[in-house]
Amino acid sequence: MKTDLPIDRHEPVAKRVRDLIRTRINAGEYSLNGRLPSEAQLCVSLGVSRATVRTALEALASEGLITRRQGDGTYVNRRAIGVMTRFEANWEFTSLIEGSGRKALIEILCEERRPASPKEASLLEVPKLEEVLAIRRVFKADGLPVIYTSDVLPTAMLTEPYPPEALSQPLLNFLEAYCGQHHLFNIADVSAALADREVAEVLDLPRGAPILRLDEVIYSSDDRPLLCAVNFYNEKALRLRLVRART
Amino acid sequence: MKTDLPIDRHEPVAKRVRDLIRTRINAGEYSLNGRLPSEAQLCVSLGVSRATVRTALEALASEGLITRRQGDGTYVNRRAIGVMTRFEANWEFTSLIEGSGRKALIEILCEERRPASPKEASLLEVPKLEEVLAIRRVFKADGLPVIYTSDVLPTAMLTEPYPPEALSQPLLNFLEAYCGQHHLFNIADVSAALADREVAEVLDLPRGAPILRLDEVIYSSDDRPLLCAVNFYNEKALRLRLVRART
DNA sequence: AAGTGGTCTAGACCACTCC
DNA sequence: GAGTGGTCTAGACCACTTG
Repeated sequence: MKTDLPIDRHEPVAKRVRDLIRTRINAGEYSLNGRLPSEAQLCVSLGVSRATVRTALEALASEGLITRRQGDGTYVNRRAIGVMTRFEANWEFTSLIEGSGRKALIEILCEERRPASPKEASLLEVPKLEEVLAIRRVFKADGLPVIYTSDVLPTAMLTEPYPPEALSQPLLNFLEAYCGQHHLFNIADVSAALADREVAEVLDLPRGAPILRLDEVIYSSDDRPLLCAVNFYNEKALRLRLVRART
Repeated sequence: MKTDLPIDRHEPVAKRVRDLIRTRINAGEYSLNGRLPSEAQLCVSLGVSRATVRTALEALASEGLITRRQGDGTYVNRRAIGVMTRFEANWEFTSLIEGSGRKALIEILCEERRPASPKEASLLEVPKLEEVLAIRRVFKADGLPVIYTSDVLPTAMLTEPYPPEALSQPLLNFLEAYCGQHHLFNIADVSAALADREVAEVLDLPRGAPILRLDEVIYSSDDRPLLCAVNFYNEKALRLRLVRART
């Protein structure tokens, strides 16, 4: 009945409760009957209010990791353990890959400065022919190529020079570190495409194979486009599995 | 400064507040500068507590419809109006279609009882060759075929006879009405495929065209599989556009 | 300094499921 | 009836942005 809550790191209590419960679930702590302690019990054992406990449980339920039944109790959703991938929660391909239990590696294929194409200028809301930084990369999982990405951002957004290895990290980190920009939301179009020569070669697929394509634009907190990207998933190597919990 | 809240229909106050604000946003009520009243102002004008207002605003923020900035205010995300489609919130193809401003129609292609295939039996967790009801349908938007669906559920789950027109509605309604089952969550695999003869014909596509494929299993609140389905999207006619809000 | 959203508490009542 | 999760309130303090 002691608190078990990690020491204060200026992190909201509800998040620490959420992470603690998630850790316990993944450790199989409730695997006997899949039932979690009641909210009241968690309040007492963790020393927090019920609202805080509920905030944590709501987050886990919206991830699909637990299900709650009024009048009954809260249960682990065993089908969502491990294989779970929630689109809304996955901004980083590296975490997507490592969530499937493999080692993620980013390889840079090409990095160039050039004028924006008409479509890119329109998506980024910059003047035609504005100079952009274009980066093509491939994400590997345990050495296997799984995602091909092509990212474009205006060079005017760069606030300071960056070292070459800066591009070997997720670009959201790059945006914060070298552009001073915080992302807030993005809009993504999901579609099916056929692998062209370059994509097929990089992802080690037959040319013309069907492939998942994701076109996305990332926006800052003050609603300006930061970056546009086209991504191709090699679904043979990386399943895009989503859990939808009823709202 | 009067309440404006719709009359009580046994619906949670927070949901009514959420819907009211959503209606106001869509009506362009805050389109001058895109700024919503502060939480405190909403509390007073709607006559509810701040926690209730925040529950409503949190839901809208997770839809991507509004953005909130600490120390500043709450703003409409104009990029998410109208075109928005949130995967987690879209269980019904009909609402997906009508959300794009078109008229949805369901057409039944085939309805049969037959033994389950090995894969179906495994997904539905029933004995091999168990009898299932298989339904193939096409969803049309303003008359254009946009989604091809193939649904399979064990006939043992049917609790009462159903009229033929029952299949012309979303199957989640069917599950409630004729199987007495409530769905709780589903797991979906997104992939790219090539249109085979039947799919191409039904969706009016060239054979071999790339097409989005969604394999899903729907589970009940007590964690049993209710239904498995394979769906094909004609993305030329129905864009799958998603908004991701940072959590 | 004032106002905003972010977090947390304590307490209440309700609807529902189980025994 | 006892216990569970679902909802709502009132109040407090904090971090942050803006003037």
